[in-house]
Amino acid sequence: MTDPNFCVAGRMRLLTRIVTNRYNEAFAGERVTFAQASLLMFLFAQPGVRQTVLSQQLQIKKSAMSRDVQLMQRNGWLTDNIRSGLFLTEAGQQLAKRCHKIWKSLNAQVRDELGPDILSGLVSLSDALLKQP
Amino acid sequence: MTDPNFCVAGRMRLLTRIVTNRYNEAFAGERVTFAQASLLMFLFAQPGVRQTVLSQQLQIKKSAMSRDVQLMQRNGWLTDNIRSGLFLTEAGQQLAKRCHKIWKSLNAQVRDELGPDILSGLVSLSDALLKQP
DNA sequence: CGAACAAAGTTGTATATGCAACTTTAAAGT
DNA sequence: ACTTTAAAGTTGCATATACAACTTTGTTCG
Repeated sequence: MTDPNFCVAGRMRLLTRIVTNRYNEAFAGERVTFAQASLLMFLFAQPGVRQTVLSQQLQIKKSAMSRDVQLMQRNGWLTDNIRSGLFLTEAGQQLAKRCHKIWKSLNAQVRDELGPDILSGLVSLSDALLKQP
Repeated sequence: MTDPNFCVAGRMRLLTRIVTNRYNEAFAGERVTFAQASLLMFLFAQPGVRQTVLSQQLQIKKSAMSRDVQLMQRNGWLTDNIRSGLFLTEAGQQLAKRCHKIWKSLNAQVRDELGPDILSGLVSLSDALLKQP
């Protein structure tokens, strides 16, 4: 049994800060955060998707998603009609592709560092947490 | 081998949002967020600790910590001299105790729901990520 | 059609965080 | 003691979230 003093939320938040910072560094060259790169890649894969659907996929509240989307639009990565489905501009698509390259490489490296056991532990954790609601 | 498309950062961030929301709900009755409750409990356990030390423990940048601390002071939970060690006021201590009760119960419940296997997976993940720097 | 309701999106306000640049405080060295 | 320098803390600016309340859009029923 692990230490009953181990705080699930605190530890997850701490680890996520570490990982997010590392991914952010990787995308700094493209001047995007990981959150933005992630959205770009999701949109590239699902052109025309609605904010609500993305919100559910990422478990982000619709109000937060609305603002993320507006920021992306200000940055010129989304076409005008954001209320009827999200579409990347040409610039957005090109950036999404470059981000995907960066992601692919970094994510593989991180996966390699963690190793299959820890990775499958993370997958189990996902299942456990996503199952409940 | 798990799906190579599995994004470590994305998944951790998603899970952390879920868990943070759940802990936040639990503390809503005391009108504090989990982050605040967590700091209160850390300070209760280490009176006089410096911001830098807390920053390192929690892997939060000193600028962010500075602001969290200022907020706690505005809320009346910290004594005046925050530049030479952090001390909870009487109100802060009482609140910290109430938060600890809430935390203890919720954390135990969450640990129970996750089960020992997933929990030990989370501990392994911690070790792997905290080792690297 | 037109009103009523539901779903989607936005906005106001607040917290939690990061980076960079700055200021204050403390320590060291002569 | 005085200066120089390093560590600690703060501030300006930006992003990522959340909750609640509001607005817009779209659907359904009378």
